[in-house]
Amino acid sequence: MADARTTPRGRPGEGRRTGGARAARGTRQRASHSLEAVVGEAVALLDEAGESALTFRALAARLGGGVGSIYWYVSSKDELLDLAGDHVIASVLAATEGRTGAEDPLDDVRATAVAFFDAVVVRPWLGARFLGNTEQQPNGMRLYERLGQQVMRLGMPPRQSFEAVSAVLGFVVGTAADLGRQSTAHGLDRDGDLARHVEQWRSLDEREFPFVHFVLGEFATHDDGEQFRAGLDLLLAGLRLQARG
Amino acid sequence: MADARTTPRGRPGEGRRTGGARAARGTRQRASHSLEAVVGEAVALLDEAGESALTFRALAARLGGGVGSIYWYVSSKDELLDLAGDHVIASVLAATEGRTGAEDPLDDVRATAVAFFDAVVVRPWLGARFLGNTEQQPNGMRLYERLGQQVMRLGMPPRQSFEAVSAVLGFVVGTAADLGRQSTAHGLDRDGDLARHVEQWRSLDEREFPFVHFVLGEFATHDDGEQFRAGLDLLLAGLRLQARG
DNA sequence: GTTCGGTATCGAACGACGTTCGGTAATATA
DNA sequence: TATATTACCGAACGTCGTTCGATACCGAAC
Repeated sequence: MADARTTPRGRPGEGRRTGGARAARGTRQRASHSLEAVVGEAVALLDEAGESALTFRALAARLGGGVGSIYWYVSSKDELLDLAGDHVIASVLAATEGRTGAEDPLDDVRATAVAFFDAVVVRPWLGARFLGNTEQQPNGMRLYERLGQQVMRLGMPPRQSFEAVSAVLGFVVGTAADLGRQSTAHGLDRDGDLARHVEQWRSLDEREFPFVHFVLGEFATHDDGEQFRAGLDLLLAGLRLQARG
Repeated sequence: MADARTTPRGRPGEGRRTGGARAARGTRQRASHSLEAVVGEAVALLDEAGESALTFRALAARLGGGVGSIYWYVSSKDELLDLAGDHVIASVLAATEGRTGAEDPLDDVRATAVAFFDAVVVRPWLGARFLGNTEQQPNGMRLYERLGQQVMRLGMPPRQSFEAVSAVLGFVVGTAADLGRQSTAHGLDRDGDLARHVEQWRSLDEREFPFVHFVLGEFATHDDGEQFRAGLDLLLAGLRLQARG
């Protein structure tokens, strides 16, 4: 019934200063923000302490202002998270710009996919949030388009091209979100966490779980990035096969 | 510092009745639950009205009891969601049991993957939650094992087998979570939502977004399930290639 | 039949959260 | 100087997950 995602009430003027020089005359001092400052601090808060740390009160304190002020730039927490996600994607996009143009289109696809994966895997909040939202945000669309342009070079019909890009993007986001949760979920005790996990696997009955024991050694020594790239290569190999056939 | 996921304080006796006959004598009536009832109603609540509808108060009302009682069976909302997820996976596992044994192992992998996808895509709450948690819950492990046993039949070394299963599971969960959000996010206006989405794509500049326009028609008429299966087939094709080489 | 300890339930209360709203200062416009 | 617009502020509201002491139920022990 009620429509989610209402439009914001207002937006700040464009020429606003970021917050440097402000004259405190006689009365209480006021902070001055900007949309970039709000989103930037939100991302910093998320990266430093995880999704649960992003609170309007905490963010306001960081900006040196009041809670209510944030609502002038953003209409809800949902929108703030969207903007934060889009902000990160924009930086990934900018960092990898102009690096396309290898003779093999799939090499370009791989490079973009890996860059995006690396950005998401260290940001659990991004992965969880971006599922299903990728194609609704401006920079998400740019990412989609960039992958698509490389796939177009394979010369497949629209349907197959569409499915290919969706598959790659789904795999990247999904796997990154998957692995991101495990690695940096609650702190930095990656090794201890993994060791405990391995122990749990080892304790499973070998007759009932033959496969788990078959790959136990690999699991204990695996690297998230390698695991991702191996899966991506499987997908790209299938894609190449289809492009030829 | 503080360890997440503490152990529950207590667990109910096994032989408890589900709640049928209870004699109200002179005083106020008391409800009697059971772990299965709690988890079952939680799943029902999630399926009917989405993740935001699962509230301890709403759940208590549904069970005809008080808020505090739920904590006798479950130590936190996080654990409740884990149990709910595991409960659904168990039913998928049961529904597809014994259907393995095709001559082609990859056909078995595909069948299991599709069944799991279908269960997740209609449950946005499951997809978002299961990222990174799949391998930490009993039935998640069973699912992992079942896929693994089929992959083992391909005769690849442990490392490749491990990577293959992780890739397939990552793709399934990721894509399902991805597509699940779009489809049933806020109601049943799937068509209207898609149409609005298509319009948004069409409004993008054709010179800047050639690929988007190239696949616009496919996007407008696409089916989530087909899209998933197409991507899965790409992945499995790559896997077959690797198994042979 | 009374006592007693484990089992199971209850709801008031707490603190944190997202969000709203009336108000106020600063700035631009006239 | 008067007025409108822009930007900001923080108390207050309602909801949420969670805690806690109180209370009932029950079979076993005495």
